Amino acid sequence: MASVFDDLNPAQRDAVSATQGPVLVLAGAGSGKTRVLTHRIAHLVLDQDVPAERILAITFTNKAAGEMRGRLEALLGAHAAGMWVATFHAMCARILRRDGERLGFTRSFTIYDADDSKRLLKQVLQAEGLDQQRFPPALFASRISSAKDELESPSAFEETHTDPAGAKVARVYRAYQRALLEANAMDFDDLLVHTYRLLEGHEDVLAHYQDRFEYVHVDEYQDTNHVQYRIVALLVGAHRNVMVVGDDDQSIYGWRGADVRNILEFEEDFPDARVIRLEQNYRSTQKILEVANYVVAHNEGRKPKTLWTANAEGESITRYHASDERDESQFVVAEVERLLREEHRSYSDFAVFYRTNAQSRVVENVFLRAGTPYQIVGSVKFFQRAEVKDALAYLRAIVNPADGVSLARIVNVPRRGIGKTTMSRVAEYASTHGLTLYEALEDAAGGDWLGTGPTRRIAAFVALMEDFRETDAATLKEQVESIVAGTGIVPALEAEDTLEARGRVENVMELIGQVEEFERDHPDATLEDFMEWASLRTDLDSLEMDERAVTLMTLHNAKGLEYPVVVVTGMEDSIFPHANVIDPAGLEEERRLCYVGITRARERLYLLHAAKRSLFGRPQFNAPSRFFKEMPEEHLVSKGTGSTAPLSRGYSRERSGAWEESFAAPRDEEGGRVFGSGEPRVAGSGSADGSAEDFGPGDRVRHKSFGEGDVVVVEGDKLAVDFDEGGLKTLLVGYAPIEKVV
DNA sequence: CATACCGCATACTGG
DNA sequence: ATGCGGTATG
Repeated sequence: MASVFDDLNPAQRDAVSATQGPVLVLAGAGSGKTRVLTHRIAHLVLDQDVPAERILAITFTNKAAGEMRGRLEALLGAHAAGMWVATFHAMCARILRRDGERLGFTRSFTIYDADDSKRLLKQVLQAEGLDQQRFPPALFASRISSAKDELESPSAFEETHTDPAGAKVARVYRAYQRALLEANAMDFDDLLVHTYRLLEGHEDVLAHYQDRFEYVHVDEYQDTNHVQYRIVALLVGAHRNVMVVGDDDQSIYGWRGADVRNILEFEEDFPDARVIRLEQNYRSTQKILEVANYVVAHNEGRKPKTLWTANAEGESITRYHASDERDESQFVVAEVERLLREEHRSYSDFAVFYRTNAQSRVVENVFLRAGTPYQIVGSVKFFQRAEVKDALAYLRAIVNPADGVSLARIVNVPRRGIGKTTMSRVAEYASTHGLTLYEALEDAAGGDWLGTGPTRRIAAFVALMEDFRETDAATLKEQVESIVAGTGIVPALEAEDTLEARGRVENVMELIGQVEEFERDHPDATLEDFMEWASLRTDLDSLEMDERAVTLMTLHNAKGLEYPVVVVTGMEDSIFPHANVIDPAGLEEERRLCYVGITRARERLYLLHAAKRSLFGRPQFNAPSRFFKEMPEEHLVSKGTGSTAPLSRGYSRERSGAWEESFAAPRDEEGGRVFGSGEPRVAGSGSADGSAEDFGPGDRVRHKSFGEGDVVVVEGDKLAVDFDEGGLKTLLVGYAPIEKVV
């Protein structure tokens, strides 16, 4: 009979069987920690008859939660029902939905994302009479956020920060919290802080959850911050059945308040804790692992450990010296296409990592021109796109009338003649009369303190909102559909009649699709449930293995993932490690980030750096990352411009890279190049001139990787094609490998 | 009240 | 390089 202990190594087995009391699992990269967590939970349910609803598992991302839930369902079937597997934020939102009234919030409270909270903060700064030039909102936002991470209330902050600047922050912090409460809203940090306050201040609520969650698991423990730690401590206070899993070498969120000490000091907090080390890596080749180990060994504040593997030695790591960022990306494209041919890999085997989101643009352009399919994770998140946020803001304002940020956002979207002048008078009226923004609008609609034009338009808007609230739609999808239709967002976009506007219409439609999908997965869900889900969702969560695309993302987003081939770009001093974090602690965190990036690779690893890189439009010349010096040289093979010349000099020859010259590829007018990829390209291969005139709306086209689709719009050399599978894409005529289907 | 344009800060990492 | 916010203009 199959057992949860099958196929586990001794250390993993120890961890799975240690179900009572505090347990710290130090799990190196790729050492099977998810396996340990899921098998331990299965062990609790199957062998120790613990009801699933008594088990809590907290993960770092929704994606990780989904994966764990999937694996648990596979192990437990119907026995998995009722278990809480969630991120900290999702768990807290759920707890606050139930009992947030104790803190003065209704069940319909809104969750503000960074953008929303910054808008509110700006309102607060203005109300406090602080000039935004002299007092940048971002500074206040970050100070307030850190205070919340540390569970420092406005009053506590006031006491500890008596200097003029600190006092100013305290004042804004207090006003900001009051504004949030008045708006019946919480920012991301508040989800944690308010949950802590709720549990800490209400014995019955705490007892309920302590009793319910008899076994608590925390994944990625090295990335928990103080407030998260305190929530866990409260939850496990009674029974102390807690397993935390983490790796101090992968702590990369110190800037967000994550405290490595949580993991380093777990043994002090729980002196009777069992400590189990998982040091066998099942993911990477020996060479990749050794490079990673060498780098991270340069950190001082770490638990000494060495990850080992029984895997093959593997290929050497390729270090590529690019002349500039464009050359860097072109090398990636060429290597992707080469390995596709020579090693029969698929696009989804590849991941390209970078330190900052800003670096993705060049990579994207080069991939687009080469026709190499890619997907970007995390740049502009779907639910943060302006048009999607507009639609969501309607839903929020409908559900939560106190939500002034959402209301202000949509009152004139689409344009309905309620502009800045009118709204500032309404806001003024609201604050002098102690009303919410919506109440002031209602007042204005029936009053005479505004001109007849604005009054009439506001009355129409208020009537529209009331209409929305009285919907009798049978399903969530119908409800959202009718609201979106009522707003007139879509016709306004269609009237713009541009490529971009069409994309936006697509996104609004996609939002309705998301509602439908959500409703299918959660049949009894309310509009509030959907919005909560949407607020807590990130781009990473929807990351599917697209068989036909290379994945592009930041190093931070890469945590927890793995790919057969990994490319780390921008390995230059001041980019990675980043210039803003060169103090010793910051440097150690950058080194851990480097470690995380390297250990994502299963078989092949590329480390790239460019001699010249443009920042803010100005060229910068950065030395190769200092992390190269910390790697075992015998595992690295150098290619590119700098590999034949000393690195410190001689970068004037921008175009003389050996690799570049091996490609006798044609060039376009702007100096970009078109690369051969084995199969002949239909367009852009030099012979086919591929001008935009060859295509028109309605044409049927075939793309090398996207398959067939219909041309929607032609605009200059850009082509919008609606592919049968994969949806709308923008392609560059002359570069994208497309041909007309007759 | 909407649109056009100009100047300026911005771009480190995220639930 | 680009997007946002402020201001001039219609």
